[in-house]
Amino acid sequence: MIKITFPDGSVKPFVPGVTAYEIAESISPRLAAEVLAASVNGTTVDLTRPIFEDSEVKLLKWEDDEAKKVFWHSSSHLMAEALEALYPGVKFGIGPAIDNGFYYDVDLGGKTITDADLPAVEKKMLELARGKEDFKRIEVSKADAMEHFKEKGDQYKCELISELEDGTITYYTNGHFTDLCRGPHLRNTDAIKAVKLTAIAGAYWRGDQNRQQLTRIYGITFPKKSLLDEYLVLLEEAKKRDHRKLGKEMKLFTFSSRVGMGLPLWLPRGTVMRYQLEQFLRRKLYEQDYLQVVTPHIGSKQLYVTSGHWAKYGKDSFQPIKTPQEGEEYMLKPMNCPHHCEIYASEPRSYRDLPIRLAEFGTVYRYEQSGELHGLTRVRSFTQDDAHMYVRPDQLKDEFKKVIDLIQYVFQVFKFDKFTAQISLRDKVNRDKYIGSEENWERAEKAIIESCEEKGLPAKVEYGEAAFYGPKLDFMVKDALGR
RNA sequence: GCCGAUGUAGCUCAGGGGUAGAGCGCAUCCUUGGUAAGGAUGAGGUCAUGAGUUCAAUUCCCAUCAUCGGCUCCA
Repeated sequence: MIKITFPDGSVKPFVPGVTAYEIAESISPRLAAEVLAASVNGTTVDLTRPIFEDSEVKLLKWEDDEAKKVFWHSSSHLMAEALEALYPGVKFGIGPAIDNGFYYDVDLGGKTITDADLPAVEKKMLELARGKEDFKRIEVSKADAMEHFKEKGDQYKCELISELEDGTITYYTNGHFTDLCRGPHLRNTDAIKAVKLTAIAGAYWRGDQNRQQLTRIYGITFPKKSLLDEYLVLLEEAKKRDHRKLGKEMKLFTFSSRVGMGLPLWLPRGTVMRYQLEQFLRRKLYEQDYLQVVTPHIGSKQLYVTSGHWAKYGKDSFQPIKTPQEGEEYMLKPMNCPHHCEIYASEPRSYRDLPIRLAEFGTVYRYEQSGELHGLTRVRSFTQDDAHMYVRPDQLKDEFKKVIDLIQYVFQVFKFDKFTAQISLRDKVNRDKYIGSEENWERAEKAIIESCEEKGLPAKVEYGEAAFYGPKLDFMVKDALGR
């Protein structure tokens, strides 16, 4: 017998090879009906995976996030099965679970699918779900897997297989659909009771814009119809708080195609609000010994060549402005940094004067790609509540921690309580895209990591997310629509 | 920039080859002592822009512009 330990600490004996589903059945039929997946020694697994050793087992139900992930991942396989039935010859990229549902990237071979086609897919999914198809896990050799998908003509799966280790490759089959997949999955499609396919979008294969663009179909599913209805109501409620809708209704800001896309026009009421915000922040900055400065909206191109921004972003910026003077070029200011550095450099400074904190509500102009503009959250002209601090190495960490305090203060005032922090460091391998000395990078990265630790700020480390000139601590908040 | 969709009254939207409609809002008047009241009348639209097909285009085709959902990008 093996010992199974449950989350409440209780221990029960089971025969070796018992499955989590059988464990659930032994507790109660109702639990067996509700359980979706299991966590065995901290790893989420299929309910049907046999357990051979003493283990800690948690039976996962809809309420558990891990179970939702399994549920939605299985739903993406169900959608794939439906798509294969409705669109023979369709090829598949990847189809993961996401925070709210799932998607699958598909290649319909020149055919297009539109919103109008989605109800038919939903219907097919429900029909297949009602067919009570078991999800079956099959271990397969790399050669066999490659053979299978080559025959199917699915170059996407072949590419994925080529990068996998032989001996670790598994298929999951539901009904007539077999997919390369690590799992885990639901026991049976039967658990999926409500389906809503929410959107169609283009998505580059492997996130690379130089590669094939696939059709991404988004959806969400639930174990009960009522949960879907609740979710749809929630979506409607969120739409009411969309800042674009509020901005229009409250007459805060507008856009005009005659002015240009992504260039917000602040209306009188919005301007009052904006000035209130600025006043609030200016007071706080004054308290914290920041010195306010004002710099022009344009700067000589040479300034950005010196800063390195021209080499990195020049091609994708508003292009230099010419003057009547031959060879003279100015840029619309894309960032305030070089201007503030020039202010710092305008007189000799002593280490005794540090830290010096320069702050500005600096309006900048960036040529964002047309397709990525979005309300006020992504625009071509925006005002940064910006600051640059000039500090001694021994002051670095303290200063950094003060900035964290300031940001947290502002978040707290505005009730941004669901933010996440991310420590953005250099790419581990490719160091060519960064400027500056190794020692300075090390020192800066260390200061950020330690600051977060000492502040007790939970922050996820992401490599390759640093700016070209330095590491960052990024704070991210979600809008009403969860973006 | 890429994939897909959309663009009709101030707002939300319906319609459809023969130069347009609803609800809300707005204006005027009437009714009504109570916070989203009722009634009558009315104003308001080169149906995004430009070319094309047609006897005729707001409707069909194409292009452009803008917006929306994603992707990519994000100093």
